[in-house]
Amino acid sequence: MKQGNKTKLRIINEANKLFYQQGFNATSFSNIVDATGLSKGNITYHFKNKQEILSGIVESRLADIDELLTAWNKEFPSPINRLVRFCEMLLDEQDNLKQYGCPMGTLTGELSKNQPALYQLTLPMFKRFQTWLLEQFTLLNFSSEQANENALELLSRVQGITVITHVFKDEKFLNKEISKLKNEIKNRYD
Amino acid sequence: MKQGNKTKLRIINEANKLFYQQGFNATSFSNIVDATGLSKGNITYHFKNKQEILSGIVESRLADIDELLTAWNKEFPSPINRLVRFCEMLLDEQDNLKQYGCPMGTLTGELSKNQPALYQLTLPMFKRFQTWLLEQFTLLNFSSEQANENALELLSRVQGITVITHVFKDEKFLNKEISKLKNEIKNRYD
DNA sequence: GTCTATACGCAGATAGAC
DNA sequence: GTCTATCTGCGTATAGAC
Repeated sequence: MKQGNKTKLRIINEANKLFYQQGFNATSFSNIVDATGLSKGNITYHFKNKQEILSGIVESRLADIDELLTAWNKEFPSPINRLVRFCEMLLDEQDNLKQYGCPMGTLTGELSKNQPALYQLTLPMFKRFQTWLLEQFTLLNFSSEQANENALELLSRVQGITVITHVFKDEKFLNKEISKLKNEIKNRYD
Repeated sequence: MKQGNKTKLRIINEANKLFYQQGFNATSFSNIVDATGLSKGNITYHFKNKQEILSGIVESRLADIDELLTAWNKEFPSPINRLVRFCEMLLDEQDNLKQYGCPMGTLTGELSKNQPALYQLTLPMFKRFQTWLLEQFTLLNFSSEQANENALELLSRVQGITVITHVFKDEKFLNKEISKLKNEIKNRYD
């Protein structure tokens, strides 16, 4: 039972890495076999198919996101500083972003094309950030409509920077744009 | 010979649609067979493999992009109006963007993950827009460095809006953000 | 809970008839 | 230039031994 959960986690972590680094559709069951060192049968025992694995990954990622946002809320009393911290997240991940793009954006984008069920599965990850951003702008006394617009706009800015960083493999651009974006946040909302 | 070219075009067009709507890796040879109504053997006669088809698609798209940009250059003498027209392109394509994302961004992003050769193949599409934007900002008397920064930033903004439109299936967001972006261009650069 | 074995279909590639 | 036929391997799914 305990051992089973450990195996499950191992599968989720390795599959998560592969889905991120290769894409969901480009990752086969046997890629996961190789990465985990487990047998195909064992993986099937824990997850019937790729969709189930994805479901496990999303669950695990949602927990991570919640933990992260809770930590930020504690660490930064000021909503402005929270928004700034949000932007700085991209700097922490710059090597990965350059190579593989946004872990949420590329996954949801891939599945959104023509795998509606899987797309729906991944959407909550985006919603978590959206909701959290909305909360910060609400704390900054924006109307709910305006807070929502600001939240989506900031998400959009960050996604755009990520796409260009990924496509052009350009972390100089990333650093410059994030620094500009942070200033803009301070000037516009503070 | 003439018939052969017509067939080639048909394959390119159908495969282009499929790669866009399903993704490159999720599209199989037989998907293309079904979409074109041609036999597998015939397609193989014209293109050895998927990579060759992709190569043909990129060539065709580059021609389209060049034609589009040349037309804009003729239609709009003012660089500002050209930049505005560039933004409005997203409105023309809003249904597709909502369903499938950016035809360049999603393709290059998918291939950039771990298919470097194919990624390199698609990069020139992005570069065409980047270069053209750079030219417009140069005409607006920005230094080459500043023009380059502005060009990439605008590309980034547009990509971000596209990603959010795609992920949240939200064309209201698209319309609002494009209208804001157009105003920003006029205020900042004019 | 973990493994090996097997079955079946589809993807990609090639040969050759018309 | 277009087609049918065939081949090989990989992907997915399932059964059953340890």
